[in-house]
Amino acid sequence: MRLSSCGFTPEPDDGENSKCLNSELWHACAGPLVSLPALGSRVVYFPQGHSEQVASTTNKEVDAHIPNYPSLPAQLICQLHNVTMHADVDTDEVYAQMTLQPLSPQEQKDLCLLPAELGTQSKQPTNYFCKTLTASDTSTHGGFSVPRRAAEKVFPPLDYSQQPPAQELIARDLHGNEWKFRHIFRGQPKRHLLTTGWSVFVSAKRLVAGDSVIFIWNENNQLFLGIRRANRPQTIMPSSVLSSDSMHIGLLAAAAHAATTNSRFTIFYNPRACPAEFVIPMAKYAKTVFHTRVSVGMRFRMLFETEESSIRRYMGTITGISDLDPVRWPNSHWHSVKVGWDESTAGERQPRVSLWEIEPLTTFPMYPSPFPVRLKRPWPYGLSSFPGLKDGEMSID
Amino acid sequence: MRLSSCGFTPEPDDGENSKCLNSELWHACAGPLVSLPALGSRVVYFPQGHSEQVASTTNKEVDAHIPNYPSLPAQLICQLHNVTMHADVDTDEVYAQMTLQPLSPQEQKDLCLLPAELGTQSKQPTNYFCKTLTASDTSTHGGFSVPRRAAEKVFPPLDYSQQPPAQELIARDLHGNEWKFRHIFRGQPKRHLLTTGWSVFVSAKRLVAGDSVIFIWNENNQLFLGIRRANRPQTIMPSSVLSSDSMHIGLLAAAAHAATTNSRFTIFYNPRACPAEFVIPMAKYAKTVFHTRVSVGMRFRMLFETEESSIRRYMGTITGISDLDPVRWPNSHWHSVKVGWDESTAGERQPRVSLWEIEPLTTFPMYPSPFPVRLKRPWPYGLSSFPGLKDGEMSID
DNA sequence: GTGTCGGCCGTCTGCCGACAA
DNA sequence: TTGTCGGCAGACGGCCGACAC
Repeated sequence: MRLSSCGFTPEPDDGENSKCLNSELWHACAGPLVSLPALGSRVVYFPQGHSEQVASTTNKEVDAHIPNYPSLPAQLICQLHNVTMHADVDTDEVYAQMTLQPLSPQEQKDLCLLPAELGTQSKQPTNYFCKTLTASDTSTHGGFSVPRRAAEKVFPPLDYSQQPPAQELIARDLHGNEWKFRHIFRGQPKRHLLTTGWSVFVSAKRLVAGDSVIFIWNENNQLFLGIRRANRPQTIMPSSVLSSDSMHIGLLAAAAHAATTNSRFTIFYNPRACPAEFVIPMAKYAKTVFHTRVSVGMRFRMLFETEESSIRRYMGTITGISDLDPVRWPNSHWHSVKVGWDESTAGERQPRVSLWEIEPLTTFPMYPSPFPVRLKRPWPYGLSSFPGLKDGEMSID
Repeated sequence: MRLSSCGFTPEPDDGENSKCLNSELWHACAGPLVSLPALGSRVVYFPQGHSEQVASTTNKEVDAHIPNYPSLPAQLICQLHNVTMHADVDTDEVYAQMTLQPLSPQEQKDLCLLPAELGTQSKQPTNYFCKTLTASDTSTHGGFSVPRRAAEKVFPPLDYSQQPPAQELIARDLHGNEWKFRHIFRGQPKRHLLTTGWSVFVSAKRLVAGDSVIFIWNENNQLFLGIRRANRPQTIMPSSVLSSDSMHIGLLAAAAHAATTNSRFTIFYNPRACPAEFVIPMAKYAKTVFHTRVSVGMRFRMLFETEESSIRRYMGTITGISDLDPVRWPNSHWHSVKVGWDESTAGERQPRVSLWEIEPLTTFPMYPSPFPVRLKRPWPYGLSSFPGLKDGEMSID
């Protein structure tokens, strides 16, 4: 299994994997809700969330007999030294690598002097389409039926004076590989089809009905294509290398060691496999945790990705605020909000969310201030308590 | 990626992976030099060797900034509570899972009262053959040419009164899947061929010229087949899940935690990817480390696997005895012997070996005794020194 | 003894418009 | 507008002995 990678800051230690992959395409494959924190910015890292990612990819719960790491707080303020986008060469699965460095106590105090950093940088491309493959699309019997609006928006215009109108398309995938397709406009009624070259792509990527393909037409008139596989049943890899217990211990011990020595550590973030982002821009975290008051009974809405790769909002009500794991991770804001969902299909949505994931419908700014995102006092070392909130307000249940 | 597994002791926590895979086939795929320690026996676990396995599978050296684990000795005496054989469902790569429990100080003292345990149990099967696939074997143009002696030894006899003689073979792979082949004896000159069914197998397992197939005919008249892929270039998986640094830290921290609490931990051993076995039967370790005197200049021989999956011996001379990593792993017997090899192709063989891997051509038993494998004195706690050897003898270089 | 090839079918791939949802 | 199908032509899969090393 080799990797394609791209650094916002290509570093010499990237080794042979220094090909730069397309950021727009990566984000299109990652989904509309995924954004990476800005390079050099301050972020909050949640070991709990990281642990959940490993649990979901190894398909194994965290065992109780994993040692405690008292030196590792539930949230770790870090500087983001490096962010690189990657794709698994075998599966084309997208993921990001981040190098984090926990802030020293002095740096944490200096935080209040810094301007607010709002993370999101590269977003979903404009000229793109995403189609879920049908049985006919993936059958060896024929080609790929291109939705009309999609073809007209993202493919170069055809010469309709030809009979039939046709052209050759060349698209690059995440690894920079070129794929050639015959694009033809034919049939009765007329429709756009990809014929020659399509089946090679389908078999090479091992696509099946239900998977999706993404085509992007960027400003430089380049065509890109990516894939998103259906259902994440279990990609899994307990993998014959390391037990899932050791993996859990590994991520915790690595973060704990980095926290005590203020040294860098490296993590992987897999947006398609991960239940929730666990590296949050500092500004986003501070804004919701310190400047938004929530209480039981409050209504909120939250964004979700649809099967068609667009966004929709679900409504819910806050039913409690408490630690998810009071023993191992006391005073953590990770998934500290218990919620109920409005719709009957709500059983599929998680019963706990984090403050920065939701959008309360009524908010009471705690500090009436013209700089709502800026912190008003030095950051407390160790984050064992939170300014402006009494303990009682944090443990409602 | 799902897994097939087999426990010598099927445990309830095996979950859904309780299919039992064939031990003979596993060993045939693992190679003639691989043996697993006996269930329930005492073994010596080497974190260094485990670390090297992770390094070779992630294709990344151990970084210097990994924390030290003072509570983790270079060798850890454990009881082997569970050994299960597995195969990766995607690649058919074989590996073993072991559950180890470090011995308490008291148990280590009691070691001298126990009878010697010599590990090796299941060995290479007798009726089997292994053939490296040719271009013709893997081409879509034809079938599989079976070497004559191999066909006569491991396939059921054909009815040579038929014209041509032919039969249907059914063989099971490591996962228990059945594969059917038409076995026919035809051509001029006559030869054994597998025709119908062969190409399905080749494409399903993604075999290419240079890979090997193994057929086994066991005592119960069952046919099994396995595969061994060519060159291990880099299977690799830094893998979008956990950084290789975290993996290294994970295995060390897991072992350190188990050592301090005398609790169980789980490791994976991948014989095809691993440079050297890192879980050694206690008796084998004690025999070579405490009852064999080696010195610089001594001649020895060592077993290697050939490309045809048989064994050959290479000769060499001991050129030094010293710690491989005196800072991180002082007083370790792991790869403590520096050697030179006789043959000119010796550049490919490792410059360091462990005592239990080699066979000195002249040995001086340290304690003339009718029980050469049994320890003569209580085991020193922590293994920071070794009975009968002065420090000077351990640091020759 | 066995790796590769030319010859020869037969099946399946893959392009087409028809048709219906 | 687009998913699936029947029809059809050509490519490739796959079984055979010939031949050479």
